[in-house]
Amino acid sequence: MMLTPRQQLILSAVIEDYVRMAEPVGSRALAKHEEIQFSPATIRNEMADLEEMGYLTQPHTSSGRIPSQKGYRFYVDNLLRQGHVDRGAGAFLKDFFTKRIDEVEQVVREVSMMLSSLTRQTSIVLGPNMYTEKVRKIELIPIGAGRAVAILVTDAGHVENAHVHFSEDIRVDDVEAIVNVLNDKLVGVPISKLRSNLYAELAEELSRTVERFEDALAVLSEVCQVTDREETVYIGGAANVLSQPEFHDVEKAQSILSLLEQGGTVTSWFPKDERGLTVRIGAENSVGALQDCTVMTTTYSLYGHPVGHIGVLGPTRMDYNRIMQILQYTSAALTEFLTRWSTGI
Amino acid sequence: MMLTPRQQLILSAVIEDYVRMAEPVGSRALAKHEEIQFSPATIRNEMADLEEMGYLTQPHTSSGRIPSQKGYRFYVDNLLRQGHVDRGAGAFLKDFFTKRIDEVEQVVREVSMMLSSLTRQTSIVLGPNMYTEKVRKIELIPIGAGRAVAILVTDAGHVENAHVHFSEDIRVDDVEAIVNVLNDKLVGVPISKLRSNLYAELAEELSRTVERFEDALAVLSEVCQVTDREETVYIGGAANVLSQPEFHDVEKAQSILSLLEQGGTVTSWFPKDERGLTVRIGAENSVGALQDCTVMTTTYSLYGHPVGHIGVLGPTRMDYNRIMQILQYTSAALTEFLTRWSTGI
DNA sequence: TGTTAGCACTCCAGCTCCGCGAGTGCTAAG
DNA sequence: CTTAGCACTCGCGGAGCTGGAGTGCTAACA
Repeated sequence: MMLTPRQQLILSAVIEDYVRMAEPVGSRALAKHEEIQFSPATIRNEMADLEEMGYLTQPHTSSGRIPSQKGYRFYVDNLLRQGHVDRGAGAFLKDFFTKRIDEVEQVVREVSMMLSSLTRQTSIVLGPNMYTEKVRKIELIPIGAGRAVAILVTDAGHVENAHVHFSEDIRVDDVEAIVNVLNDKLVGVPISKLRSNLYAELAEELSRTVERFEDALAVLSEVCQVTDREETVYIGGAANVLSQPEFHDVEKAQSILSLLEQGGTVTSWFPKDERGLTVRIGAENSVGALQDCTVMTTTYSLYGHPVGHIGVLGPTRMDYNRIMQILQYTSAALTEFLTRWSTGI
Repeated sequence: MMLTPRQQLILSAVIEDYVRMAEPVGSRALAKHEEIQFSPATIRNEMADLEEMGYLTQPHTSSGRIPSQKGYRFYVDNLLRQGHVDRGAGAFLKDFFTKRIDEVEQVVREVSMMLSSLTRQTSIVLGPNMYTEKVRKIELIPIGAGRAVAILVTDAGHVENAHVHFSEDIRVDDVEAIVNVLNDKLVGVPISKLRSNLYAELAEELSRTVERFEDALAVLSEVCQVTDREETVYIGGAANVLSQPEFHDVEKAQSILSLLEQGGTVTSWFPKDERGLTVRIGAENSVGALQDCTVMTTTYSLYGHPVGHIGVLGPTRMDYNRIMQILQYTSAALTEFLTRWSTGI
């Protein structure tokens, strides 16, 4: 069941040609490759075998072969020659990451645009979550008429805010008391712990210290809900799907674009709890509309913990090698940027 | 040069049929309309006249007529019968706006999705700017290593933040002094005024009060830059362009989608300093890719000042009447929501 | 003078037909 | 095991044909 070296050679040649040309590859075209020293007839025989084993398919008798999903999978698992990003992309990436930007959100957004223009595919970037960051300060700023803004700042400098409603006649003392309790108890606590065990303890503390218990509770609950904020999703180059010949069929393109629009669902395309590079080919994506697509993803980290994802969506016929290199480079560079950023230069 | 009532009747019939069917309208089809009591031959004569005057065109001899840009313009200016939103949309909208949401950003985002699903076109919503709001409080929260987060809260409860770099050895006193000066001078000032005349005055004040002048200036400049933040752009239903028959041509669709992706440029499609409803048909849009599109926009307000825009992008063949009603209703409802929101319930 | 029926004409859309070329599988020889 | 040769297959694109929808024009009618 294992492929002979020659079969592997032919399989990767087919895939690489097909990725470039987007058209079925014939034996004659393959014979022109430098590394392939056999006659078309020999290649035909091998291709017939590869087809029988399920690595190639024929759109119709007497046309060239195209890789099947199984073929791509084998290629990604066994034949991909690791390497470095190609020259053009390398320069582009270096250039990109030496630009000095210091808002995280902006960097992430620009990474998404950069990835899409570099790969000419659609990029998906999940902004860094702040689960591992710690509460630095909580503020409560009244804005009149029984309303206030609760603000939470993390040690990395992220700011989240939420609106809180009070009873109309709450006293300034009470507001201060609430803030004090919250800061006493919560500063230094990782965001990921905010919700869980602390809630009960805090509620109890607040009930002792603060007169307006319900109001205090409102604040507490808003603050804790910050944890539940969804990761922000940035999608770059969605229009690129239309430039892929496989999506010239408007129906398909539309179903993919619609999917991309519902930012929420996109999150689920990324494997949870997996940090390395992941390649989902065709039906390996559980979502129906992605049957002809490959989603390649990886993570980026802060202090050794993965905090976000970057990924590229394209047709199964994508340049696996190149995109893989680009993703890995970007992941590393983004990790480095975040580290620099959160330690202050 | 003025159109006779009968010509107007026929023009609007052509437009309404064409909007519905997306196919050239012939004299026979028109003759079946209830309001039109003439024979196809008469209609043909009138249509020939309308074509000569430039309100209709023929894709080719011996096919039905389609409205020209001039035709649409006349229709929008003179023939549109004002009315109310249709039943389905009305119910939908009422339902939508009775949902209780209290984050402005969320409302705006949802309005964008709602508009696109209701009109089956692409919606564009510019989030409310805060120029008319006033500074409520400025905070400066150190997060270690010569860095701090500057936070600005407006009286309406908007929160903006920016990162600031300090000299490593700045003293806590200095930070406090800076914040005090800023709050003294800026609380109550409208955001729109932040930049202009105050900057010089403040710099002078800071130079007197604060030891670390450069640091203070850094904060001041960051805070003032909040003014320049671009309005957030929400785009809903971009995939809908693909369902319009006129954009089955992949090239066109792609150029429009690419445009939509660069959020920034979209801002310029909205007329500055105009508050009512605006309709830009075809070439009236300065952007090349929108030659076959109509962009219909209006504003929403807070305290009588327009603070944001909502709009719908579709093919010139769009249901002007319906979309206009929907936009006007939404604008009013959004204005009302904002008022309620910013006065607290 | 305005309206309408009738008719010849135009042109597109969709169909079939056909030939070309790219590519295959098989066979037999090296 | 490899390769040259050959007959065969099949999609693609162009040519030619047809039906139908729609027009403009003319002549008759109110």
